[in-house]
Amino acid sequence: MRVRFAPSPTGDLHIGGVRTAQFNWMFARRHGGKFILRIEDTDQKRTQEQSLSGIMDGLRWAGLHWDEGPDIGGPYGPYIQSQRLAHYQYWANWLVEHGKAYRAYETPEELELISAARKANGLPPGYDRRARALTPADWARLDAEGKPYVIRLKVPLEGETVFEDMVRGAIRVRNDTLQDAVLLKADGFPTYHLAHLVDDHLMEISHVIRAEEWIPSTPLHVILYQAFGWQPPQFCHVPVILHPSGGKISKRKHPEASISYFIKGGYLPEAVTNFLCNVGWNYGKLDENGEEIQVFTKEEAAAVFDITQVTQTGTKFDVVKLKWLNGEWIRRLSDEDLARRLQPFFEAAALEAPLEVLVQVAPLIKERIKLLSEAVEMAGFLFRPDVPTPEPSALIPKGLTAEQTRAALQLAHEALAALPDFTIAAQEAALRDGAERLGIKTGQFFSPIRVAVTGQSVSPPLFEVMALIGREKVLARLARAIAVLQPTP
RNA sequence: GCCCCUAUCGUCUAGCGGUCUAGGACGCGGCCCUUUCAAGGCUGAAACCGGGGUUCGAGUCCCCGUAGGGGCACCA
Repeated sequence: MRVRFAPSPTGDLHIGGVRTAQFNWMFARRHGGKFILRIEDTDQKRTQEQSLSGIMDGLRWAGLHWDEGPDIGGPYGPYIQSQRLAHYQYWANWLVEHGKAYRAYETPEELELISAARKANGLPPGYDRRARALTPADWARLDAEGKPYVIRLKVPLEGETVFEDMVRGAIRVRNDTLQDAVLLKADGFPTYHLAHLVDDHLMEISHVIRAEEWIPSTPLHVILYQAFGWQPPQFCHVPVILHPSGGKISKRKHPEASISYFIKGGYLPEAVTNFLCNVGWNYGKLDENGEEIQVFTKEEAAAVFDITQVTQTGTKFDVVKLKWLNGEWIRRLSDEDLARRLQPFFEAAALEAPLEVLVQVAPLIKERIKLLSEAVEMAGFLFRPDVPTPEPSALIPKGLTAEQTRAALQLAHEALAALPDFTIAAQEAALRDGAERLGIKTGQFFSPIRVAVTGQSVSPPLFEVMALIGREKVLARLARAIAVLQPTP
């Protein structure tokens, strides 16, 4: 079995594209087939130069590796459509010669007028197939005038076209609702309809797994296959991904439509692919409590992937659930692995965070962050030379006066300074004892210490943090906080 | 406007004629744990779009509404 993902290099990789690619990838894995990457750059106006590498980087980030593609080649290459123009031109002309397609000489402006006129007369908009009446003699004359032409498919005027979709069953449409679609444009480039179909045939694609938006043009493709006398592939149309507000998620309006949003945002590829498995499909394995397993790899999913079980409804993209899943995956990472993935985010924040320190920080923040990027906010102070001098209001906990807080900090300073070893256990023993002697709750005692030492009211566990910072800095910061709370005479 | 697809908790979904007083997850509420924040444990509220059929029996099949989505380019 051979499947392909065939994006257009018109910008960032779309999250819906990732899901489509992933379903293709899983299908290939499940059936021991090949997953092919093909680039559909037949629109000269929209093609962007760097988009190709961006798409490949995105797929690699997601771990969706292809067996044949533009960079690695393969037996059916080339895998970039702009390098395959001769094929499309040959087959377009073949259709004309066999009476399955025809030349049409209308300009885009003329087409617009035709469409508008039809609309005005209560007819469906589109082309009225007038060029079907042209003879080869007419073509010669118009060619002599230097008029450019397109090649259009001769769609049957009557009857209906039916195809079997593996996720939706039979889909049928009346042929008179179809257009004589353009196959070859005036610039000699093919349209999607021609190019993808010729390539799918030549590349021996067995299953076309693509987004739902292609359903309306699939009958056209079936007619094209019939015109060629080729065996059509199996069609599998997967639901589109919707924005929570409804409607297709688009790169233009929604930043989260691009995969780079997730890469930069601190999402793990494991979480993103895991999440994508459950939008439009369901892993469905149960754990020992009879609950569905939520956290699984795409390899595990591929082992049981069944394209016929793909959902038929458009699905909203719930970033909140993705975040939860991302947290789950972060917690499953080893300290070393997490440290390595965290480093670029500290770098991006202009903080020098050595790996050997990050390895120690990792277990402290692992269950406190949902995104890698949140680590900077949570633990960035560990890598800054100093923290801001706290405000008195931030220092004083609920239930204590300024004077009580000052006394508490004083006691903390003394207790910590007196410790023979600045270990976590020693700190904890001393400080718990301190709270008892002060007659206040540990929470009330630790709060001002936390603010003084970390500059934050929320932080990783206090003793671990203080051990990392070191006694000297901790005492200095405590002293400074005590000074802040000194009553003004 | 025309064509196509779809319809279970707020969201993602399980269900493929009886085992459904409809299951799970996220989110939300409560309780517990607790040095903050989390994480974790227990627990609660929350859905079969409406109407007709078919059938002994319908969330599950059919039809009609309605709603949502997609498509109608010399873009993919």
